[in-house]
Amino acid sequence: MIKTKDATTESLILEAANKVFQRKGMDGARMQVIADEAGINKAMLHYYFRSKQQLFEAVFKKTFASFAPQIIKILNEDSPIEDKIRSFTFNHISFIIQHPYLPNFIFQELNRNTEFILIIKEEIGLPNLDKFKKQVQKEVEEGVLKPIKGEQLFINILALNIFPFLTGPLIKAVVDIDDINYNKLLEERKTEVANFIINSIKA
Amino acid sequence: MIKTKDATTESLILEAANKVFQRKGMDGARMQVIADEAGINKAMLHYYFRSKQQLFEAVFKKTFASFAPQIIKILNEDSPIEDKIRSFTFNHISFIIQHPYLPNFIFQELNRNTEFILIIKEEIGLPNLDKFKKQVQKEVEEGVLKPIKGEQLFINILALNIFPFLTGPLIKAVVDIDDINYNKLLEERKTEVANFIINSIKA
DNA sequence: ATATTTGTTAACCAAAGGGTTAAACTAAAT
DNA sequence: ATTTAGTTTAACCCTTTGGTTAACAAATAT
Repeated sequence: MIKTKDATTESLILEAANKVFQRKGMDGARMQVIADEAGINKAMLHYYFRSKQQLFEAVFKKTFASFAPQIIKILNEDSPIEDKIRSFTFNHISFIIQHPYLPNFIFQELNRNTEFILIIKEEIGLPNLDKFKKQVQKEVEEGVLKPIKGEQLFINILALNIFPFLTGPLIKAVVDIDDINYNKLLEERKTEVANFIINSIKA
Repeated sequence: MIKTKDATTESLILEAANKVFQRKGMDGARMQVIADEAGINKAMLHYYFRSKQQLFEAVFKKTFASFAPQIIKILNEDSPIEDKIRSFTFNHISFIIQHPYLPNFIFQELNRNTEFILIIKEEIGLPNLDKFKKQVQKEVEEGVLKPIKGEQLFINILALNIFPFLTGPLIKAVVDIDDINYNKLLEERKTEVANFIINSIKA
């Protein structure tokens, strides 16, 4: 990592908090640890963000905002489903490879605090599936795709992209490979997943 | 010590702890809450399980042991891959529908404490992929299946089965459906997922 | 230059939470 | 009836932890 000389205290805190929250979760994170990680006094956390809860929400929203547009993008492009899936899975998996803790962080906390999704919904906005669903339906009717519901296809795409990152330790243990080979497996998935999906749905 | 003598208190604790740990995770769970849930004194938790850590491990191991055999089964049957996938996805998804908090619990804690998987490995045992991989390779060579690696197929199967349960709140919000319709969607997946996979890999 | 606002620190506080203890209760064994 | 071993409870302990305060420094305005 490159140190930004003009790093403000606030951004130092956000970076540190992000690091700690992603690894430990809301409950496991300690304010002192975040302060240490940022190299500042613990009171500063409360000076900039009144409470742990508010600091957490700031981090979470920022994190989610970096994640959601990737998903929204696929839904609003005008290319055929097949192209959409290829570019989406490639970009999505590439992105997650660079932020491996992100999916776990997001899902863990969404599960912990279900009202949180409502805040996200109004403050950041969630992807809208309508266009994607219509497009799938149209291509099914045209005979380009085998029958499948847009919702199910969407879930399948996300599942295949994200799942291996949520379960790294377990998969590594079961498949019995080291980090290097696991990363190779993930690299492969950038194209493998698209092939898998398209094989399945192409008429 | 005879187990059957007074299983009530111990099993009350385990049940209560299971409930609380699954919803709150290790860090979020409170011993007092577990005690209240079990309707007993907090000191009893320490009397039966010395510490929170040990109580947690007892619960986790028990939970994992109820989960792993489902996965191990698929790998050691002798039926063709296609049959195996159909019966596995159906049973697996049916099982998870009845234990919806289970996947989140397991993955959350495996991610929190990576050494834990080693304990599991030696005390309960993990599924072995070798047989499954060989079978996939054989069917690919015979031209029954399109080329795919056993590891990737295995990951895909688990991903499609488990993912919707890990991300319920988010998916519900994005797809914009209520619980009843989400459950219908999950029901559909008992057969949909197998079709999706088999469409993809069948030569 | 001086006042005022903003940023930072060390020391402190109260509550929470995991864990302990000693006494009391129960039921079986002697 | 008394002992004994196992079980249960209320009260307590002590460390951790989120949060506060008051004094101090640095920057900004007057």
